[in-house]
Amino acid sequence: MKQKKREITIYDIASELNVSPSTVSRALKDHYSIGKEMIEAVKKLARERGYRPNHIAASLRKNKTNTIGVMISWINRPFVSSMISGIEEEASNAGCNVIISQSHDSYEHEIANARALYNSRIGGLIVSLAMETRKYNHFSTFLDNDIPVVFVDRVTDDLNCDKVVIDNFAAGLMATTHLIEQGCKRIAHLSGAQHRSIYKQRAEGYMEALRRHNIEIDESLILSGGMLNSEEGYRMTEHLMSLPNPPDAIFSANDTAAVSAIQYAKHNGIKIPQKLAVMGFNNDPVSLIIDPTLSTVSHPAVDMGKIAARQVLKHREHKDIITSETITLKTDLIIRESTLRKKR
Amino acid sequence: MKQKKREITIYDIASELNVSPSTVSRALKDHYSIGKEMIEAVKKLARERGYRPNHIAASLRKNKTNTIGVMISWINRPFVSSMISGIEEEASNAGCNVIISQSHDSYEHEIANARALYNSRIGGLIVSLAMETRKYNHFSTFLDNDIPVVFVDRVTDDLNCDKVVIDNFAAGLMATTHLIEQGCKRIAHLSGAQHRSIYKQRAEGYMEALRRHNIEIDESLILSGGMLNSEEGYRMTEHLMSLPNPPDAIFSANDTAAVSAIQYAKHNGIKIPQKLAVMGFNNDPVSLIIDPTLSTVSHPAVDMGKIAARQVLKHREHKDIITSETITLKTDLIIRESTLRKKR
DNA sequence: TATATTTACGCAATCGGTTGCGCGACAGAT
DNA sequence: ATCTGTCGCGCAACCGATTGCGTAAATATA
Repeated sequence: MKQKKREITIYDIASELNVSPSTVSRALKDHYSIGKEMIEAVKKLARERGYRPNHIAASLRKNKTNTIGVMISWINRPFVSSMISGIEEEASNAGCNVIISQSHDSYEHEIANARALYNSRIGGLIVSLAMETRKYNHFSTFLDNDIPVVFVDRVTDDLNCDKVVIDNFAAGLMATTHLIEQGCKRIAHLSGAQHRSIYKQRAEGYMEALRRHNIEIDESLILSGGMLNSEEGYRMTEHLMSLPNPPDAIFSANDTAAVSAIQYAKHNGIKIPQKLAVMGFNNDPVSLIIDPTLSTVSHPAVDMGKIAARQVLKHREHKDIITSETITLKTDLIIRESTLRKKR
Repeated sequence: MKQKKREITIYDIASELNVSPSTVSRALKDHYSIGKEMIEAVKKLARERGYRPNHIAASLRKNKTNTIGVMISWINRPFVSSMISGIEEEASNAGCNVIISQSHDSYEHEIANARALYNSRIGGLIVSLAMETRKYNHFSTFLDNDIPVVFVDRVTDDLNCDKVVIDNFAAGLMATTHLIEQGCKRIAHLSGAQHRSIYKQRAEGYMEALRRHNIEIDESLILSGGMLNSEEGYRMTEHLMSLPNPPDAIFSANDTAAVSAIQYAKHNGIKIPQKLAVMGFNNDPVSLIIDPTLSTVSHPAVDMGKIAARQVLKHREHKDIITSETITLKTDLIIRESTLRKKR
């Protein structure tokens, strides 16, 4: 039952209506210089004949596709996949495609991916930076060619682009303050690469909370620089708890490491939260599954994705806009068993 | 520092070498009718000038892109995002893009997405069916137009396409047999929509295991038909444990529901695995986090994605191949605390 | 009525590769 | 010396939509 019916084009419509292809092209996008009834006639016939616009042809002519590129570290991380889910939903509603590319947190990969995406003539780019990345020249190609770039979550100030973020400083402050209010005196902090601003800011929020409560900042309790994965989380916790004067709380910059901290504690008979309170970040699904349930900071992943997509689409509409805005979303402190020492 | 240098094209190369564009085009892809030294000269100059092939132009001419579409239920599910990770990696190595589209397990969405992807002129399609889907006409458009379609995991036999699967029957048999060997006598089964073959086959494997051990199949212990999400898992477990003669084991067709089963048990003081053994499916990250750790069947998600991508790419190479193969990957039974009643 | 505007549409070039067909040149066969 | 074949490459027509510029007709203005 193969029926390779040739696709119908604006030329077919044009000749059937005895007008020129240009008129059809314009009519289909409600161009101001086309008459009302002509527009109707064209659209009607297009509908009847089952016309499907050929985006490729348009892309070639305009030298720009209606595809949005998304560069992330790993797609199979709860925060990332949720964010992409939001991007996809929003882009899909606007008739745009989404193409994914993983940096695996490697700077080299990120550069290679940027080149590949540029070669694919994407019409916009959403980026959450690789952990390693410190230089950002690989994005200037896009900016120089008026391809909107929007950073999400793992952003940089070195580029003049839109950003969609949360207030990491405030979140770190809030989380740490909560630990202090629960009576913790020696609070450790697990963080990521400090050139990645989200981690630096969370760490600064953490320090600010200590300062406000006149708690001395002990550098030996701040472990940072790695990938903050489960192995590292476990080892860092092991190290901390082997200290002569171990901490009574750990604030981890992500849930993955926080979960490892809890597991280390359980393996070693350390009571949570009495002996060690643990606070995470991201509100990953595991935070609700682990026992004790993990207190954490909720990260509006899906919304961040949606908003980032909207920003890209907005720039595509009005190419004249040069202003680059930073949109900051709200986070929530989610208090669960792993930090709840006092009765409320 | 805006430097919108015009992209260099095969025409630029052609005129610089005083040959025709067709020669350049052919030389760049090692066409047999082009001389050895011409090919070298063209490639050399292309490299020097920084030539980047314009895929859009090629796509327009060939009416087919080098983009692979991926239709899945939800991207933010561990199995799915891992699979996509595999697809992306493999496609990226072959210079192909990957575009994602989520059905949210809805039949309507799946149809709409299929249309959208077709309109995007994708060069190949990888599908993991929505839970709801029972009819498959929306894929015939691709097949009729020689666009390779490969199904992964949630497949159908109604279409003559490549499939990448695991042996769900064997896995169900293996998992249930393990429960029986652990001394379980009344084993319940949580399953999904029975028109989705993966669930049906797991259920059949479950039943076969019972038969082989002369255990009567009790229909009231087989709950199926839903989405198998956490709420359902919790409710189903509640229902089962309220039965006059409750089960002493639950084999869930996914980890999500299995985790809910464990949580219900914990909330209600039901000892795991002594009073209730729980077996999951997928080896999601949570299975290792929950306490007790969840026994499960590992699903080679990343590999399934990679292989599916390779199949699509293979069909793109040799369009003459019509054979449709089914590739079955290995699963492993992962025994953890939630089912380990006997000392080994 | 003549001129200025506006309205509504057509012309034709363009985006960058791809590919069927053809043709000249040169080598080997007869 | 003629014929046949192969090799290496060019011609030109696509693929389908976009868009700057031009223009005829309709309407408004002087």
